[in-house]
Amino acid sequence: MKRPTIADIARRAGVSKGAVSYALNGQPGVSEATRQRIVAIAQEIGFNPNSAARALSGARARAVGLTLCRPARILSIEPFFMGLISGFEQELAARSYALTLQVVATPQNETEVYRRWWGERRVDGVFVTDLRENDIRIPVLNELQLPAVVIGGPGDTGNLTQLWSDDAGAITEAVRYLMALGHRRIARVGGLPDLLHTRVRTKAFTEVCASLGLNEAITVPSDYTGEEGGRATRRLLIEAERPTAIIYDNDVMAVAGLSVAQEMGLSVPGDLSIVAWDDSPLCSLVHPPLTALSRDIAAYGAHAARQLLAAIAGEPVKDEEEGTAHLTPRGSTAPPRDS
Amino acid sequence: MKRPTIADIARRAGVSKGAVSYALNGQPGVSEATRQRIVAIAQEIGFNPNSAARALSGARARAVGLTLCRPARILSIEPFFMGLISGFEQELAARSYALTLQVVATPQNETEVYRRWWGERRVDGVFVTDLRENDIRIPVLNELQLPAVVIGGPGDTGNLTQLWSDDAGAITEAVRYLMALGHRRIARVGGLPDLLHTRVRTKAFTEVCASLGLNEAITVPSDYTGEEGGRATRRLLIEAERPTAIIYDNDVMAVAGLSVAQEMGLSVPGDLSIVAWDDSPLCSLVHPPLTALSRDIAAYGAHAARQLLAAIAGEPVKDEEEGTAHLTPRGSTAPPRDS
DNA sequence: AGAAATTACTGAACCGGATAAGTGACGTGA
DNA sequence: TCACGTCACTTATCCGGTTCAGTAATTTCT
Repeated sequence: MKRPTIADIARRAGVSKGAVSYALNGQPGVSEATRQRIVAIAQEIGFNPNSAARALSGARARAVGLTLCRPARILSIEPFFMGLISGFEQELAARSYALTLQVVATPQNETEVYRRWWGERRVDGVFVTDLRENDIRIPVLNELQLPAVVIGGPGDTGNLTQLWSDDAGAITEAVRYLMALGHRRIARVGGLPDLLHTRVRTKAFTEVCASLGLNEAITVPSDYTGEEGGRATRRLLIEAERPTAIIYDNDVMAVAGLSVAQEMGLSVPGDLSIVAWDDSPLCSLVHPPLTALSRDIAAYGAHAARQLLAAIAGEPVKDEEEGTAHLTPRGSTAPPRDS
Repeated sequence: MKRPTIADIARRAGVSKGAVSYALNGQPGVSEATRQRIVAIAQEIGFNPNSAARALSGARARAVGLTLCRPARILSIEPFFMGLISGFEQELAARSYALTLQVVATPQNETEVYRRWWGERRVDGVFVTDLRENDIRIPVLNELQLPAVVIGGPGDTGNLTQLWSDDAGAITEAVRYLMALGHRRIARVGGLPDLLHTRVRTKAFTEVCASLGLNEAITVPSDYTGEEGGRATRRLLIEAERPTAIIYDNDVMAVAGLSVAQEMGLSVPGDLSIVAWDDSPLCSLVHPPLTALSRDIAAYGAHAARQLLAAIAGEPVKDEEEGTAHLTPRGSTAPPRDS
């Protein structure tokens, strides 16, 4: 089947290609009557502008890119990314921007993908997640002058727009809540230690615990997987002075931690309170349902998409902080039994 | 920063644009010496062909599309799609095809996206998931002659290539296993009843139970969400003659079912055995870990991607069946206590 | 040795839009 | 009434590749 082009419309309307282009793009240069006639014909024959032709002349691909740098094993179960993608789509679909996805193995590969996308003019901008210290992707994006929104800072990103959430505020709320319940030995199972937002959380956790007079505030590093989260939990629970509450950096590790506690014969929340970071349906799924630091990840993604589209349009875009996650108490937190 | 084009290479190599194109695409028409010189220059200046220009002349966009028609709530937690996407990428990345993603609300919207993509020449082909009876997407794709691989049949898809997994074989194995353990009242919590593969499973479940002499083989329809899965479980467990084993159509509902059983004071697997369909890390995460019908979803996706790329290349592609899922026994299945 | 075939290119057209520059008709002000 | 400006278009060029037709030089065949 032949795709209709503006030449087809031009022929049927008895005008030139140029007139059709002006009419469909809302440019001046055609009368209102002609414009309506052309638009009607375009509608009728189901015209969609060829994105390649448009990209070639107009220099806009009308697509943005996202690289995912996590093993398939984690991606499949980690609800965060799909939530983020859903949020992106809300904004992108409305302006008929496409989202191009690429799963890669290493940050080094990510830079190669950025270079290729840029050379191919395949995307107008990219989302960058999992910001690290001295992230090698940042200088590449700055060099290419590829518009980008960096999610997961704040950090040093040169000209690139940033969006982050107030992780320090969230963890402070969680620790205060656990203290109010009577907990004194609070531990944390952290995400990948390289990631900047993990560092922010670790620093904030240590500081708030110190300021509240909690002697030990142990963070066990982990990698967001269930296996590692479970192992970290086991290590914490076999200590002589085991914690009475654990905060996990994501929901998957929290669920794994719950399972380890049950396996060791500890009751949750009686012997151990659990707080999960990010409140996916997973948290309400298990028994007991998990107290969680909730934030609207889709809204977070939508916010990032608005920033990226603005950056692509050449508008000035400020770095922003998304609101603080709030604590959603459920059955996994209670006063410690011995208090 | 200026992107290098073939004209730049041509100038530096002292040849014409055409020669560069032949050289870089492995076409005959240039000597081996010239080809190597041109390739070296392209490497040196970091040349990537502009995908828009290529698509415009060559009529290949070097991108394929996937539409996801599930609410964000489900997408975020359902590991199936991310597994599938990871599998797609293995094949696509190797041939530097891009994957374009679009989240939509209804199958009707999906057809609109297909039409737009086709008109825009944005993708060379699409993956279709969640095949339904009299699926409205099929005639549209056939009309547009857009290459496609349909995942989740088998069904009536005209010229479109299909890939499905042997769900009947898998469920037969699960039922036989539960019977061998001594279970006689086996129920099933199904996925969305509209989907063709759900029907295949329901039919096979009913038939195998009948052939093995199990009086009742109830399937409670559900929608893949944890909430609905939990509700369906509760409904089954308050019956006077409650089942001693339940098979769930996905892992999320199985986890929710486990949680409902625990909440009702039933022990798993003592009072209730649970089998999950699709073995994501979720299944090993909970306590007890869930017996599951395992299949390699990434391999399934990779297989589909190979089929789609072949279809795009114009090669004849046969409908195929991916191997049968196999049972991975874990802690959630055991002989029923009263037998 | 001369005709034919092959090799290694060049030049130009083409894909389908966007857009700058050009054109004729019409209205307007001095 | 004539120069000028504006409107509503048309024409032509460009974007960066692919590809076909053409050509000169070299090789092959009889």
